[in-house]
Amino acid sequence: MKYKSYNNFFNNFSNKTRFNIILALWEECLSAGDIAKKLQEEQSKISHNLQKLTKCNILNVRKKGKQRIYCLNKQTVIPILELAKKHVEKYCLDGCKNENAK
Amino acid sequence: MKYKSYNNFFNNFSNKTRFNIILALWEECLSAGDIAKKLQEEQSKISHNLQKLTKCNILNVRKKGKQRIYCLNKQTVIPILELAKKHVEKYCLDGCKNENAK
DNA sequence: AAATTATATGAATTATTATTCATATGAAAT
DNA sequence: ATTTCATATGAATAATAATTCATATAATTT
Repeated sequence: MKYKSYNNFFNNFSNKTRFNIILALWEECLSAGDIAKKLQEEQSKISHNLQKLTKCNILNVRKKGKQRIYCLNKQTVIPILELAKKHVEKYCLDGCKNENAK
Repeated sequence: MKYKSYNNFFNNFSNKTRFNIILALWEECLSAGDIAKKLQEEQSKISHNLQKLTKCNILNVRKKGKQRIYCLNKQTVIPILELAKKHVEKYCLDGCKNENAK
């Protein structure tokens, strides 16, 4: 089992920015610029993060004039997030926070 | 949707050490020391990582004398890794690597 | 109760990852 | 062919996370 692929894969869900990009694309495909606008984030920040998501095929892209339209790979993403939701709602009501609570 | 719980949850799978701990517990529950031995890692490194996994209920613990026995929450972990496997095998034959390949 | 064993904890250090900023590219419009 | 607009890229910096090392705790044995 090559852990690295898995680590990279999961890494896309364990980051606030990328997680928000995923949510932003839940209902519709959007251009890079529109994602940045929707999330009120800086364009190059979004761009760098879009690269990672796309490298891993969490998103796919197509060109449209000078824009790039990003879509969610729902086939993968929806079931994964459903399982996570089930776990989180059952076990992580406290946020499963890792800042040691004492 | 509180992203933080999700981020913490997925973070346990996006890290080499924690991912290896999960695999080490696939077949059997093990004490902290045995995990460290099996992975040939330093005890406190394992201990810190066990905390995170346990906080998130990816693992659960019970005491046994002076040992602590850690078990995998298979109900959550197996289906998640199955989905990841399906994705990774389909899309990440190259490792979905994020070091920009050029 | 002292010594031993297993594990946890905290703070300091190191390593990894994310963001920013300046600039480059590439497609369209003038 | 120059300008404009959308996006990407790279290198520097900043932020976050992981590891280490020294020490603490807690159960067990002597």
